[in-house]
Amino acid sequence: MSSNVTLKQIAEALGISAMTVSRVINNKKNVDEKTRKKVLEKAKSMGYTPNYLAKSLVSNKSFTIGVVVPEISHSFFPEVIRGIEEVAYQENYQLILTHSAEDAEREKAAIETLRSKRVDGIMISCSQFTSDLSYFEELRSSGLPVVFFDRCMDEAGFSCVGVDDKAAAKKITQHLIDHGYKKIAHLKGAQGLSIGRRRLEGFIEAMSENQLEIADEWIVESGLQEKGGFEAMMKLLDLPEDKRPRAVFAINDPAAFGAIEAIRERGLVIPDDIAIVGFSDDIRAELLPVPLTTVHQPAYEVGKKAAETLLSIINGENESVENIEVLTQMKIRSSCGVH
Amino acid sequence: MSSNVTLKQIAEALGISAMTVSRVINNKKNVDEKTRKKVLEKAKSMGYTPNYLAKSLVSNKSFTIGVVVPEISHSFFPEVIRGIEEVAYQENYQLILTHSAEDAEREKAAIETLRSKRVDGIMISCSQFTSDLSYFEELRSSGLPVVFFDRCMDEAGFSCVGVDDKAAAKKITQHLIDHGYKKIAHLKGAQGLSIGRRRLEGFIEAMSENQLEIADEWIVESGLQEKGGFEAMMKLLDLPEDKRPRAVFAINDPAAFGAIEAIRERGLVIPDDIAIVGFSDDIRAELLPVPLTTVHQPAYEVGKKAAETLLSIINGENESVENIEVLTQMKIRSSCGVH
DNA sequence: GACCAGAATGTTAACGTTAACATCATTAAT
DNA sequence: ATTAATGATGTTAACGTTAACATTCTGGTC
Repeated sequence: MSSNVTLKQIAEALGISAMTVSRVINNKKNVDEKTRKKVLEKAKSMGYTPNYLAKSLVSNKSFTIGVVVPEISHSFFPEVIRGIEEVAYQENYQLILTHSAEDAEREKAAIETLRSKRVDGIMISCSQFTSDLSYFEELRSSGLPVVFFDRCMDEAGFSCVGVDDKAAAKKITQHLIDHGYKKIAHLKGAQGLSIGRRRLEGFIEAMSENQLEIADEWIVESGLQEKGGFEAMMKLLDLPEDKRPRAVFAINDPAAFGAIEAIRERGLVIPDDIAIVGFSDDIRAELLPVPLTTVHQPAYEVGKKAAETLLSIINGENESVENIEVLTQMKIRSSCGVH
Repeated sequence: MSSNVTLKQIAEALGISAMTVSRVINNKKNVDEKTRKKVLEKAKSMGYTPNYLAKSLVSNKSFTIGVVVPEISHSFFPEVIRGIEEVAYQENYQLILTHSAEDAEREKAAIETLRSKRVDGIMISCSQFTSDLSYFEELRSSGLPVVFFDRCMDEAGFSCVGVDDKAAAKKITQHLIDHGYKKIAHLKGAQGLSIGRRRLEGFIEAMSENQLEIADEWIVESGLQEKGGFEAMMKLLDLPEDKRPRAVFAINDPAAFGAIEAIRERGLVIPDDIAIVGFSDDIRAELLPVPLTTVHQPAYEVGKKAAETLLSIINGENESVENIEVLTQMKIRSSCGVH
């Protein structure tokens, strides 16, 4: 119940001024050794804890950064957060973690709250349904440092830290092509999102460079979760025999998992009947009965890089709006066919 | 670059007092409709965002709660955090997430920082090496609401939200016994931690109730990670043939994964040569070549319950120190032998 | 038109801290 | 002893907000 001890209380207890106590607590010089000792003892015995709220109010600096993620459950975001936390910790920043649950409104509200709490900067990974650009323009005009990570709004004018989505998508599509597949489908993500757009672009580029046809019905929106993957795959499986793709590139692993479930339900075999590849290298990918060929995203690195980028903006060392890509790595397993 | 607009600036721009603006922003009554409208418009056009730091300083209430976790990577903690976040969100609290990385000193530092940032309460899951009780006693005397979750310090005098560790450990050990195993080993966790102690207790209780011998060398400390599990299992496998256990109960799934690796390296077969069970139902458990029998921990529920408990203390609705157990569920798969 | 209730608005001080400046004490140099 | 320089400490105001109290305005009543 000792409530909260203040500098002034310590000062009074010792018959000195609050300023002197402040100097001791902050290790400033020009304080007599005896006084310093006395103050430190008293502070300890009274259980003093400095009030950063007051400090922040004066200094206009909170040493807090806000993080907005669309989901927490899957392995990717926790790893990113670990990366962010590591960098923040090194620089004495704390993280306010908020979760939009893939809801654009909740995301907006989260950002507003973070601003009110006077975070020194915000890191955002957008929900699947984020589309209101004007809001981000307003945010930008506030001058608050912001970086996007993984799921970016390209036109918002903030730096974005992600992976080489397009290149990787192209490469893994090419891998399927190299296996001899010609009829290849893509389970795509929302096109408002950088990852949705870029992975589709990579897919298309690989296909056209190989003069392969992309039937309209082979590009199906699945979203980023299992359920969507399942439903999208079902649509593909419902196509007439000769229109059905022989291989599928899913926007990410969860969507691939859903698709795999659909394929299994139809009694088809991977990769013999249909080959499939994913993206993200979910922790489960290699443990599947037919291990999933996918693209490994160095999530921890993305988190670190994004945090470093934000901190450099906060510290005024960096003004430019950049697009930073951490390099991925293909994980060739068995779901794509023999190799 | 609009920096941060204040109430006073809005007031000046309109030629009225800051107080009136404050009243409008906070939806207090006794404000003329015209004034209200004028103020809201101006606030919008100037890009006003309330400063919660200042608010918190006055009200001594930050609507922020601190969370300290020992790790972020594995599936358990992200789920717990999701549960915490959900409850916090409903009640308009934000989360400051800190990560001790299984380091007792870093944990202490994190708690101090959270106190400085004047969080309204703290939720802690201890590192494996936390042992300094006196620190927690000091913390308790500060009067700040605290609850432990999952990994608790029983003697610290704070409420603890976890699972029915002892009962579940006993049950899963009994399951091995029911399979006819008599020589059963336990890979244990740090005994400073509630989960380490309770799971060991459950194991011992099941064994003694069945009049089974527990050889000293069958209880090996593995810690909570794969590496420790691997090394501990190696020790067991190095025992002379007749002393070697036929079944193993690992403190948690990661430790079990490490142990499985050790067993595999020795060319032994699960469950034929050695049966193994874990605890926590890691996302990978059911995907292993021999799916792991384990105890499912409702992590999301633990997070929710812990957050609810903390908030009830913060709101002064609850004074008592409780030990809350969320019920687990056994997941019988194949690693424990036929069933 | 005097008076009053209630609504609308304003003023002051406080939350805990520290930058900037002011004062007082001590020591060293002349 | 006088002065200057430096070290130790104190005072004031400010950060943005709001509770508590103070003042002014409005319309209605007699």
